[in-house]
Formats: sequence, C-alpha cells, structure tokens
Amino acid sequence: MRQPPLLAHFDPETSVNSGQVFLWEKSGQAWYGIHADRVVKFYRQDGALVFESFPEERQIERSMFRLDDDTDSIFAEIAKDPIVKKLIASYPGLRLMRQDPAQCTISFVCASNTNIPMIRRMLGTLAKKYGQRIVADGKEFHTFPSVQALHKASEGELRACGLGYRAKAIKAAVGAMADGSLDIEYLKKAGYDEARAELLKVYGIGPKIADCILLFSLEKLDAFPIDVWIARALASHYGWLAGKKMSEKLTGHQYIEASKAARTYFGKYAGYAQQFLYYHMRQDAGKKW
DNA sequence: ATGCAGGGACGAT
DNA sequence: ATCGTCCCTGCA
Repeated sequence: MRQPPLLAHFDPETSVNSGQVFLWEKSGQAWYGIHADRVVKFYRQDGALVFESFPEERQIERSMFRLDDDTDSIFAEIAKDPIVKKLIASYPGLRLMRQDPAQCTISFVCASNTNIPMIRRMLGTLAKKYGQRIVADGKEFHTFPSVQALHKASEGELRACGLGYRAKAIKAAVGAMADGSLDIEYLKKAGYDEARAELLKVYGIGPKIADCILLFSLEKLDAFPIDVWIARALASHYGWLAGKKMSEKLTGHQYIEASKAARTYFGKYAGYAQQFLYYHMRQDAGKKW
C-alpha cells in the first residue's frame, strides 16, 4: 500500500527524535510536544497520521513540520552530495521542523556545553515554573514560558532551575526580545548574514547557537550549525577540518571557515543536509537521546 | 574517587 | 588566535 504523497517524505516521529526539538515525549501510542503556548500531539490511526493541539489550532502541523516545503527540489538539491543522497534514502521521513523563535532561542542558549538529557531537564523545569499548566487527555503539561514571564524572573531564580551559568545568558536573550533590540519579525525577513550578526550581539549567543536559531526558527535553510557531531562528520566523511583531533572542539576561526565551506558546498538548503548528517552520526553512535 | 564529556561562549592573555 | 573557566550531571 502506497503512502499518500504528503507522507512520502514525512515521519513526525523521526523528526521529533532528531535532536532539533527537545520537549517531546511518547505516551502510549501518541507523541506529545510543547510548541510555544500549546501542547501538540500526533499518532497513527489505520496508517494515517492524526494531529491534535491544545488549545486547538487548525493545521498547526503544516507550519510546524514545514509541510508546504517543496521536498522534491530540496532533496534533489542536497542529494548532489552522494553521502547525503544515501542518508535521505536511509532515513525517509526525517524533516526539518519550524520552531517558535523565542522557544528556539531559549532552548539553544540552554544547549551550550551540555547534553540533550540536560537540556530537556532545564527546559522542562522552566516550563513547570514559568509556563502555563494544560491538561490534555488527562495528562498534565506545561507550555513553554513566555518571554515576558522569563523576563520577570531574576538570574538567581533561573539558576535555581538548574541552568547554571546559562541563567545570565537566558536573562540577556529574553531581555533583548522583550525590549525589542532582538526583533524576531525583522530577523525573519533579513538575510542570513544580517540576522546572524544581530543574534551574535546577544550575550550567550555565539556562532553555533546563532546558526541553530537561524535554521530552526528564522527560515534560514542555508544555515549550517556545526556541533561536535557535525564536526566529526565533516572530518571523517569529507576530509575537512584536517589535522583536528576528534576530541578537540572547534576554534572560532575553524567554525567560520567550515561553516562557510559547508554552506557553499551544500547550497541553499545546507541546513537540511546538516540535519541528515547529524541524525546519522547520532544513530551511528547508538545515542538514545 | 577524581576525571571527563556533554548540540559553546566569554574574557583575559 | 588560543586557552582557562563557567554550572551541572552521569558515568567510567
């Protein structure tokens, strides 16, 4: 039985498990996620996908899972690279997601120098403390905190959520969004270079985190974030970053050069290629998230 | 038990 | 342009 066209390159379970979003969990047969001020849910029924949201927002999945993207041309573009071409076949259904910019920014500021289970814990604690309680299907959830709610919190209170030194950076990020110096709508319209430069002005946002925010929430599909896993992929599969040991972190200069090279090589959808590489490296290492 | 790594970024040399 | 440091937790 053939999948309808919409589902040919779309499996939300793979997508929410690919390290780009943090606040998703499976309960029974359904997956539940926190998307800004809503709880979102999906499950399969007789082979078809069903989406729900609380409170209800019609077709929220179209935006969230980028279902309007022309995946034929996107995949054709990044499949010019033979390795990525194979990964597209290996992981059918993996898609980039479109995150809420504020949630995405706060999430990735929390991501510096830590691991995914820790990020999940930090964000979960923030949600419980500053988000709104929502009961869906008899289960309790907490929405992602608003910028205003976090803006009112002190650095000390944020630290108490297990953020460590990141509390100062969260203060800076929500402050910039609250006072308008970091203007999300402007950043969406701006080009990659300009939006990136604006993000880098915020304390706690460096090159890597900026690229994540640009790719996952600001429509910059050419952004190519390089974390330790992507650095390993570039070194082992592409022969880039020559001479760098696997255990070493990238220097600022190395990041700039490698990211520029990758953006040129993979093209205007480089970020999509990055997601396949990232997912593959993690799968290969047997990571359970 | 001490060390180290885990989706980095900052500040001082 | 490099290098130590930053909170925190799990694991060797």
